[in-house]
Amino acid sequence: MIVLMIDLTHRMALELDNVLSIPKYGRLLDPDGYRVASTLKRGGPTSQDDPTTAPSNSSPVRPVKHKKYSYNTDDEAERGAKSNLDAQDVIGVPLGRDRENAPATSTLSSAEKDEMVAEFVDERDPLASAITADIIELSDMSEDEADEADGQQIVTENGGNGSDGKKSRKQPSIQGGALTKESFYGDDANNPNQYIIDKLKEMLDFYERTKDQWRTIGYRKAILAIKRHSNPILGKQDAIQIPGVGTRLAEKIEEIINTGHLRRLDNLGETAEVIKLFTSIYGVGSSLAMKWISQGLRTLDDVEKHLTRNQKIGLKYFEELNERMPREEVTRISETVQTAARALDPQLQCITMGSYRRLQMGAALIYFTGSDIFNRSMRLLAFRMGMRLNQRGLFADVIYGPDRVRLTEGRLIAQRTEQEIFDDLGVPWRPPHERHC
DNA sequence: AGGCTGTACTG
DNA sequence: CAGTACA
DNA sequence: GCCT
Repeated sequence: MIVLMIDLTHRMALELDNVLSIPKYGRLLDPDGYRVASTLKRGGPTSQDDPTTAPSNSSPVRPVKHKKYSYNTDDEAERGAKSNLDAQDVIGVPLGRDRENAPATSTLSSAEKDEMVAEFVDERDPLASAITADIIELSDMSEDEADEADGQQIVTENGGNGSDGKKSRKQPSIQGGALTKESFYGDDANNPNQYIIDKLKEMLDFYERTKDQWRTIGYRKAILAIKRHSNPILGKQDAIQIPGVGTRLAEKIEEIINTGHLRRLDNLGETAEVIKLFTSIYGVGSSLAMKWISQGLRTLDDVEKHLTRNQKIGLKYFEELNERMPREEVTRISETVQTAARALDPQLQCITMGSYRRLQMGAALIYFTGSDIFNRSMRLLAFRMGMRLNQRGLFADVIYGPDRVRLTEGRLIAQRTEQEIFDDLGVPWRPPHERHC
């Protein structure tokens, strides 16, 4: 069975604007598809499209806003690690397995493909049309299984969250506690330490913005631990008892208890805002952001001339790339892609996130379902067990050298289903909605 | 003192 | 090779 | 940031 997996994200706008589908992503969009690229570069939004190519009943194309170069003052509660996940309603994963051996997928010439691709990309907002695809072969899955998987019920996003209150205190079985059931729940409103959590969250937010990954981890773990802690924290001594809370945080917690405030937060202000601003340009990370700040740059206008090509694109679509893609829009586009893809090869199984998620391809499924924290926990666990987990599978008997250098690929032991991967890691399977952190 | 995920692309 | 991104 |  051949599967076309469609990856459709805002992020991909960069790759398209960049003329080609990057090697990692598939070959449906041939690198020679320059028409696509030139359309993007020249035209921006294609609202003035030739009406004959535009789908008759398509929803209005979102206008590409003009860059405003202003601070984006997010609601604190709205931002954070989860936003990306939710925003990308339809995604596919480029699986590299057997890429070289994958059979030809179409009898069409690449020129014909180009034309089709250009056509369906052309008729849409370039951002929304950001599409990549990859073709893989699922040699170990029969068509029956695929059909069955496809018909499987979908796990609803909001199902199962209502019973937080009477969660069973199952004993944590995973080291570090990152994967315990308790990690995923918090009483929020009813937590006696909520005001402490709020302050620490502000700190976390700062470190996330400044991309201080280690402090981010530290704070995140501590906050999770405090959330799970159901008794009021009365002082430093209480705090430091909690695993994940060390002396530094305990002192901060005491300050919060005593004064209701954390002075440290007052000093953080502007730098964090600027770093957040800079790093919200796709392609700009903490390193560059801090460098710019040390050079006295403060606004997007300041940095404009320092950008690489990709970063310029990131800036050009600054607003769009930091915006959620409406689900409706995703649906619309993925339908268009599938139509085009089926025209290339009627045999092709086209999978976007919705049905893709229901496929029994455990490793990729885990990867794309996330959360990122959950993935990291799982991978770390695998590492500690002498294994390796990635989006392609779970590998055993991996030999690591000094400095964690991996010396061998290992032996593929689980790939097809989430269940077998969880089993091999000794982690109880949990539904996607319990994999946030 | 040094780890805290694994992989791939960019420049 | 460091930086960035993705889950 | 915390943990080993």
